[in-house]
Amino acid sequence: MSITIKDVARVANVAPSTVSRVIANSPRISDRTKEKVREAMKDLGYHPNFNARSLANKTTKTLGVIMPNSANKTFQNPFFPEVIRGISSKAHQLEYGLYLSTGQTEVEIFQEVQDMVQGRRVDGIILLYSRVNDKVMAYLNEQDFPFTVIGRPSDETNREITYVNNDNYKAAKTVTEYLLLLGHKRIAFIGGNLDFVVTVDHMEGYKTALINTGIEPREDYIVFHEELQEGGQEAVIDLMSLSERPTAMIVADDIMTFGVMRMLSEMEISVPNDISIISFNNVMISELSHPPMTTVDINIFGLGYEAANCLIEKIIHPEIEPKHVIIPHKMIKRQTCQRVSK
Amino acid sequence: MSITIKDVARVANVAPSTVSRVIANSPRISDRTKEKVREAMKDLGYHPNFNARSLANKTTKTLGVIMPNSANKTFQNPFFPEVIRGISSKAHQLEYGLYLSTGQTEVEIFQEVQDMVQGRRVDGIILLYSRVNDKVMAYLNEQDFPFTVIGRPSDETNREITYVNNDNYKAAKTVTEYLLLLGHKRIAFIGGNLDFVVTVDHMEGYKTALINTGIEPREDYIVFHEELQEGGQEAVIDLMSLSERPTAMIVADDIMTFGVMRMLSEMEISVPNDISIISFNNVMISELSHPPMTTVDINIFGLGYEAANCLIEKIIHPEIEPKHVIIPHKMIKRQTCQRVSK
DNA sequence: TTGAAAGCGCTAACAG
DNA sequence: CTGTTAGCGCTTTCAA
Repeated sequence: MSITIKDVARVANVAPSTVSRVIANSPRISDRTKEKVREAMKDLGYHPNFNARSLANKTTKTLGVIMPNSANKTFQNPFFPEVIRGISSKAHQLEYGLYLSTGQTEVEIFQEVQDMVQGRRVDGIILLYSRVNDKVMAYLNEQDFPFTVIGRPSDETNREITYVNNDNYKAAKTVTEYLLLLGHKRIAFIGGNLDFVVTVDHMEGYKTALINTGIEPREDYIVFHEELQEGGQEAVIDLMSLSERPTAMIVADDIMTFGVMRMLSEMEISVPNDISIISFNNVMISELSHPPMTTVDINIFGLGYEAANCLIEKIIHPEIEPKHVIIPHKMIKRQTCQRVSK
Repeated sequence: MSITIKDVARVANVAPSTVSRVIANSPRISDRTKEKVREAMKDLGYHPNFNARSLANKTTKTLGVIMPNSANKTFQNPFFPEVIRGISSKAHQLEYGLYLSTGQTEVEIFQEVQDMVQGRRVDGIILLYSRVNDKVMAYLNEQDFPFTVIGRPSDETNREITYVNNDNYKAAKTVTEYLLLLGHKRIAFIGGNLDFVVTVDHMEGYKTALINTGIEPREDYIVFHEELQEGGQEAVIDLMSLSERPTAMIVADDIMTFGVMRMLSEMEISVPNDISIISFNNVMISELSHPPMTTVDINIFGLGYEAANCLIEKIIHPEIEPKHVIIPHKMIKRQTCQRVSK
């Protein structure tokens, strides 16, 4: 079989425990011995057995990453590679590995999380989504297992949970105000799945901005859709069938905006001449739409990076207070918004 | 600490080994005992410790997934979530977990792979890319460690390696022929990074189709670019600066096509009236471009699914012959190609 | 500064 | 059909 610590010990003429100490770079080992052992390790091409290590010191140096149910197309959103890139970046720095959930349904995912936690397969968990009343989150919380969520817990009272989020309420509010300042009065809102906290936050921000300006939010201007591209297209049909068409739309997600714009183009409604659009995320391709879209950059990479950072901190110092990190967003003006014509 | 197999054994009044056998659902245990043990497990909320298990039976039930260097933006390509979805799907079925590489550079990744392999962190590895003369692939091969690659090894002599691929040569050839049949004579080729085998295959197919029709491939019609969106844009500048502009382009990747079309639109060159475009992959958003793009569906999900399938097969039966699976592709005609006007 | 020995939680002969 | 025992490869007291 492969080379073990004993082989190294034999070659270096020391005890296995000494080798172990050299691996951990213990200060209580003489430099001469360290040299000798390291040479033996190199000569033999030794790599520590990961499972033995984890078993002995009860730590895996790996982070569990839980995706939302990958069954539907939401998953193809470039959002995911980008958060993962952020997470990877920090994890790699601190020498943590990444273990991915594979479940397709909520039940499967819950089962997986349980196994990860109880089976000590990971040291901590990052939730890539925040759903209203999420079972997984509740479970992790009650188990007192280190975890962070990207987004935020739905019930605000729960300050115990560490999360990394954008100020989605504020972002949506600003965006609405911007449209208002451009003279738009009939602004529609196309949200994602209402089970996700981000959707709720967006909507609140949108409504508040309207109300502050004395405009009563109209229910028929507010639609939600699960599916990214089909959703965007359906939303457009609904909205454009209204007798009083909106002159501007706020869309939950850039990818959805692609769907929206596609449908608008089929209806020969011109953006931004006939209707203005602004959305969220600023994924890579957002600037490649036709016309390039105005959107809110939420720093996806940063969300992932900070989530990993907070989680590892929590793993190392379980006693520290839960943190709530807000990643700044930034409006990126491109060419889908215009002063209302009339 | 947590509940161990011993606790279960005590409660169920059996030996730990019996519990172990129940977990493995050994046929040599009486149904009555199984019931008893399972009840005890449920009562105690027992979950097997993953590392102990792996250590004892030398198998981790996890697959390593190696991404190309995630440093650059290539990574935001929706291709990745989609292959991973495919891999996940099969892996989850067969109760395998996924362990992700986090390295940003080739050196880091190579280091990681070594650790995974020698540290017995995973049972097998899936390479998400196939680079010409790849060190990782060579290493895995010489270590005789189970792995599959998505794409194919660059040197065709090496039939030892299991891979899952599309017939990229054929696809590119067909696509070129299609353009030829539409009357195009000046067809450009915008490829990806020439280090990737897929790029070479595409180019060969393209050239062959031209030559078969008696058209000599022109070097100035063939360009390569690393970066997805910038690359697409630069390519267009180069090509459109030529005195004899091409009337059609074959683009390596849908996302790149977004960049291409963006630039074309800025130059007020109309697709497909002035120029036809056809590309590869058919990611989710491909149908949302303006106009919707004609592209080759390569069944990304299928690539991932089959790769996981082959890998697990190889893990379970190391002696079986290496396999070479070709996932069928399919041209999806949308609105970026048109009979040449004149 | 180093070695001996026990143990992490599980599996796998080998007995019976 | 089930129990006993000896590891898997590492870390970590405890002694020296």
